[in-house]
Amino acid sequence: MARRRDLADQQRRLSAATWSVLAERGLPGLTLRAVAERAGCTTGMVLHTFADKQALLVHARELLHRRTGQRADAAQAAASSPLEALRAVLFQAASPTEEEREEARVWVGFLAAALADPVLADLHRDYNRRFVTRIRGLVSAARPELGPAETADTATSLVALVEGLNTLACVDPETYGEQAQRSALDAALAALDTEP
Amino acid sequence: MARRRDLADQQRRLSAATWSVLAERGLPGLTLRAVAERAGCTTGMVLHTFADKQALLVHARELLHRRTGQRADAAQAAASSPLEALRAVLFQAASPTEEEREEARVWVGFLAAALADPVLADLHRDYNRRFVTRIRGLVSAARPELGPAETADTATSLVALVEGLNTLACVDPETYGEQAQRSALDAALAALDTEP
DNA sequence: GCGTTACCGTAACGTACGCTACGGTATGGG
DNA sequence: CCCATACCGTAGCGTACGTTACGGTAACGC
Repeated sequence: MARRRDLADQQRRLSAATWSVLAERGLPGLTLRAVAERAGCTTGMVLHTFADKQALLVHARELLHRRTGQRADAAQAAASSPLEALRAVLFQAASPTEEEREEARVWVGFLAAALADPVLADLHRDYNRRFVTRIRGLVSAARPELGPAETADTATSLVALVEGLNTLACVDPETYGEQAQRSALDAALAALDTEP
Repeated sequence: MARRRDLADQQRRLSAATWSVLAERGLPGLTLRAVAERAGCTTGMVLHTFADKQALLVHARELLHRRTGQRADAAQAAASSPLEALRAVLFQAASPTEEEREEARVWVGFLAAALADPVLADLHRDYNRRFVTRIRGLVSAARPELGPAETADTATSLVALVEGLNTLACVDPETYGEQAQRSALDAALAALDTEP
């Protein structure tokens, strides 16, 4: 035998470097060389940790999902009522501030990549459906009197609104800033009260 | 003197070829060689018509804007009332069917490219604001009793919802199909009636 | 009809990419 | 203490990209 490496730690460091590059240079700027430079190693080490570039992409996509999931968990846990939990999770997902907008840009990058890469498309679809499921649960908790169909429709609508805000804020944060996002979300949630 | 070319026609043909490639292979597959092959010429001719690749991209972006604008015009003109015009323009922009989804994928590609290219970012922002302005006018026509601030907020919210539906339908048309889009849009427009 | 000139196809250059083969090196077990 | 082996840096291969230089070619003015 010889020296054993901490493979999980390397994967973590490399996917963090991947994400850093992705946020800074966008998906076209994401090269093995750029990742290696950011991680302080060589492309040889990168390709010894991940089989190929796609494996690196998949791992980075999972990392993004974990980050957004953790942020959503935190927002949900800090809320004082089901409705506030729904509002907090949705608002945070719309990327109102610059910090979250970096994540949003990475998300957009992976979205565009998914259009040409079936593996990334499957992941993206899967993660998005989990988010819809989460929102459906929160809608159900906030408005238990709604029927299942109405709950599901409300959840997909709210997710669409939030992802739209997310997307538009990436390229026009002036028009879709924090205030615009909040008022859009408040209006949608107010309709939840009055509609039925 | 020597032979004169029809530069405008060449630009039209080339940007159509560009768009065709863009829809089929995505933005990473958009190369000068692919465009030339699709247009039935060589890369030399492409770069004699457009100064460089970015000029080609800008022209293709303008073409996409014209197409979506024309489709919106048609939907608006065919409607029988202001509210129906608003509904029709929004619904068509959400890319409910496969034909429109091709345009939506190109749109997503340009969105992602805008994150790394300031020129494309300016164009994207500008075109998007024109769409918001159009929707604001339609909201105002459908609900003239609303104040300017409420009209503006409603328009940005509706645009965000539609772009979210658009984006999500690209990667998960099963969840965000025609029915889901219609019910999401109808709910948002119904809130327009009951809210004030 | 002929020369001039605009036009565009050909070919190649420089660069950067993903990926791989190979050799040095450090670290574990005996 | 030393050898075997897992690890990874080095260097380079093949490819594809954007871009450019150059020469052939076809059309217009005279």
